[in-house]
Amino acid sequence: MQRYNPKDIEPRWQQTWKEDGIYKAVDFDERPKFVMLTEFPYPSGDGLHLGHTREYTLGDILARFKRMQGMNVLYPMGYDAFGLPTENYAIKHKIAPQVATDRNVANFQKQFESLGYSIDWSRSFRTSDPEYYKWTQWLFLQFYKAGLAYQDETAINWCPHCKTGLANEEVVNGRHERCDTLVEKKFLKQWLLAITKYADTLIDNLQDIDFPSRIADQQVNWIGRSKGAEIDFAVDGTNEKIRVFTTRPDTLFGATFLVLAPEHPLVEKITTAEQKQHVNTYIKSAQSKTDVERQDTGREKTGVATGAYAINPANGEKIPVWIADYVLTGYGTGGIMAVPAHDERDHAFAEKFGLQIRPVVTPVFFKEGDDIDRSKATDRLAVVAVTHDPSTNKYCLIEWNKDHFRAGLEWPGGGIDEGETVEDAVVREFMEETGYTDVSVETVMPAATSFYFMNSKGETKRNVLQVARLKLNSLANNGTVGTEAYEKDAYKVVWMSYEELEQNLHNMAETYRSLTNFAFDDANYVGEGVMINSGPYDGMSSGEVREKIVRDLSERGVAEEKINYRLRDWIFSRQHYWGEPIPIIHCEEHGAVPVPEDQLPVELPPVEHYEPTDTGESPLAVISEWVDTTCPVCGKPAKRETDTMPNWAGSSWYYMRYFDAHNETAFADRKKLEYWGAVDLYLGGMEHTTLHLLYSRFWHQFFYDQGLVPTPEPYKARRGQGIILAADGSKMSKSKGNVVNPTEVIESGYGADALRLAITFLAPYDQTTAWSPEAVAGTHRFLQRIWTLTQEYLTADQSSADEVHEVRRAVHQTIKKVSEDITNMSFNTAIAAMMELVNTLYKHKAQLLQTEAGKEDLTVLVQLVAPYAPHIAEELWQQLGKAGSIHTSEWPTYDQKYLEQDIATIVVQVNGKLRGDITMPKASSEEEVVAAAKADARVAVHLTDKEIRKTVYVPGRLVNFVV
RNA sequence: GGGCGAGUGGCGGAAUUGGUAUACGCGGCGGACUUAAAAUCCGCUGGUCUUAACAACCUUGAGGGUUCGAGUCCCUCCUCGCCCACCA
Repeated sequence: MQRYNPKDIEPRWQQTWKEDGIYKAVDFDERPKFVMLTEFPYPSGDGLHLGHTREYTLGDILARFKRMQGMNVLYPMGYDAFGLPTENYAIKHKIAPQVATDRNVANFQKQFESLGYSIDWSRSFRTSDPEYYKWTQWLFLQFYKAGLAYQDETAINWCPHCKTGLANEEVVNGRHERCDTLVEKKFLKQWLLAITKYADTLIDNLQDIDFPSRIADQQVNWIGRSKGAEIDFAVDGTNEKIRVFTTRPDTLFGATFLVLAPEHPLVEKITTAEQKQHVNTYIKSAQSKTDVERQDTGREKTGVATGAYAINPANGEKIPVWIADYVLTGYGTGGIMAVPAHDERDHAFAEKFGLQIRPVVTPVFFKEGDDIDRSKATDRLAVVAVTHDPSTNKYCLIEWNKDHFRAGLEWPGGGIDEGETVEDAVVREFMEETGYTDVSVETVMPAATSFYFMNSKGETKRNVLQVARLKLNSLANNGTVGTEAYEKDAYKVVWMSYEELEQNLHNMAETYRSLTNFAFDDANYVGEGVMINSGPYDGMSSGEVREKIVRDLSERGVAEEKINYRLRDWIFSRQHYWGEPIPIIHCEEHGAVPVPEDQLPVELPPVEHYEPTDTGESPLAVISEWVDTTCPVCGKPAKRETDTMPNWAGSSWYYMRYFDAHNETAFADRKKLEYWGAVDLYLGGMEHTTLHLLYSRFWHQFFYDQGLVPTPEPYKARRGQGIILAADGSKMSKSKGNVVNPTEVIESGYGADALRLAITFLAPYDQTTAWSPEAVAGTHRFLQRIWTLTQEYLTADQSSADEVHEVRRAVHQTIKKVSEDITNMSFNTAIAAMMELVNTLYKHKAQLLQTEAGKEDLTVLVQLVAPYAPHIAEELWQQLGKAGSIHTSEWPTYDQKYLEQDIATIVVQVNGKLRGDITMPKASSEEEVVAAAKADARVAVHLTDKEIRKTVYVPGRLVNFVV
């Protein structure tokens, strides 16, 4: 018998598939189309790694599955070939990046083929092909013509190691994400793309596309849309105005000072003579700091007063103007109104510099689900005592008896009597309820509306609680525990440490829980609530005031509504060789002039040296024969733009090129764009969520507005695969030497099919998981079992025409399970189901080998395996005498009649505990089942001498006796 | 600090969405085949628990709750991972 040998099978079929072109996608075909897109690789010198293998295998499984389901599948692949690593490699080894790329792509290509992917290679390209980047340049010019690509001299992120400017998205924790070098600030004239113009669409469109909430949330957070207002503060004694942005205009009465960024243009004008020197020193030190230093959240606040004062437009108050580096120049107006009572950063700043803190919002704890009509409520003023005993570090609470209607833990407290102060009331109530007489009030916290209730007279009341923190001075106690009748012997006084209190929070009514959290929260209150200290707005809700105060101020012309974004425009210039030249010519007379379309592409000239410069000038700048050109408008001498585009440019539209990869007159034919439409499923890495995925959506949305593409979004659905870690759970990296090379796994004898299965079986596709070398041995064994079984079948004599019933049923169950699982992308459980089927086949092997029907069972099994292990499936398909390729065969369907069983196993429980199971015909009535359940010996033991109180019957599933 | 997610055997992970917890695989143990090993095939494998069987009890990060019944729902808490982080 021939043994399973992937080394023999796999290359043979790869060759045949290539020759037969069975994976070619057909333009305008009548079958429904399906575009299965995976992120194309960067062709590095390291070749494909396991992460790639996971991504492309998952894509291939889906592509093959859809194809067998009768769809016109496009599963394309290309190379994202421009970028720094290739340039660095070229510099180091003194070879042209074009040559290095050729070499790397050839290596990738070999690896791709060895994995047996059903890719339509006729549509492949590299982003560094002039025929491709001609259209990247053309698309850039569309941005330029629409005013969305512009130049600006601005402080940019500069990587001193890579010697290039970076986008915000490429800076992680103040370091360049690729080389981990600390990023510096540098002022350079830059090209930018106005992605902020699409901030709203980028958020709003997320509703119409199928992105996992994790990815959608991340994009929304990254864009960071916040609604607020800009408010003008007049500078006292001048005509200047300071405009600030705030999301909390409702707290305006609590704004006790202003803070400007050190770079704010008004700083110089308003600083008083006395403060000038301090201010200048501070500005200098702020500028010398790196972003990391400046943005360290744990750092203590620094700043200096300008000596100037501004007028709070709400109350006319004169408040000081400070500068501090915690205010950023790039966001909002570069100045803020500080509300130390309701903002953590402002609070820290005010504490440090002794500035006024004025609370204006007090929290409200509603008891949800209350059906009391709140409009009729009158206030009952009350106090709550949070009392601390410093000698034991415990807090005093009262615990109501379990049978009392107020059962549970509460803080002592009660109503404020007429004419009584809060302080007097809280001390009195505490004494009356606990007997302790020697306490003093430490602080009274802002009023808190706690809950609504109906009192004994039937009146609706709103309990307005004020929390006071008390200190116990001594254990002096007069023995009083409660003064009212319903309190007598109904509760006891308990002392708890904070830890014990936390453990017992669940014993508190919800409003008391909220109140407790509030009382112990040292941070200032940043939530919603009711206004105090706010003149005409007192008593209104903060949400209401937020809108009203802006309306009121805008009538006076000193405020307007405003939306701000965390997202900044995309810095699009790179001072490097290996990228798309920005197709612009600079003319002294006509400024920046687009290169005429018929002169595209602007090709990269061959150069001797690729080294970037320290000056921020591209290495292209020294190639005078390339740089010197003529102005397309006037024909006078002019110079080419020497910056190139970032790595993200080519990948921002590549998916469309697959629809029409070789078009010379357009980036893609309109009809083909319409036929293939949006990508049906886009699979890729989570790390691209705020980079590539956001950039390409932005490009596509712009093209849609320009009428260049037929859909508003590029991708109908996105899924992200998880990372594969080394076997010990650490990240795979070259420096650690723990990188697993897929080619080595294949060539070690396991083959591509076993590798594909192993990587898919390991864990759910979107989960980060550690690689396990033993997993391939397991899946190889599984394939071997299928192989051996088929060989045994083919050499046995089939004397019986009957089917083996258990086998047939298992086959159809597995068709159902595998089809559903692939659709739900639950690939690992689909494989488990196929393994179970193989186990079942082995169990019935003796019979199976003798039946004619066994051939069909095996054929179906092989078809189910085909998307995962295409080579062995194709080989066995042929051996079983089937015509054509298995990969263009029709996906099997299940027959319900095989799934329905006329007997069912019913679980019997007594008091919810499993006591036995019975097998009953499906048609049995409830009475029959219950009777049989009672009769079961194991169950009966637990029913003797017991009274059956209740019987729960779930048809076809279980019986539960409650005794 | 904020957002999102997760915690189940020795390990990777299942569990029809409230109904037999631990499917499937790895690893381990035992057996068959073999001169022997590998490979293959068959069986066992959550804990108390140990030669075996039976039985009982316990078990899905911890504690509480709802329910006839909770890995799944609710409350409180712990731990870990990812992303963002002085964005007003």
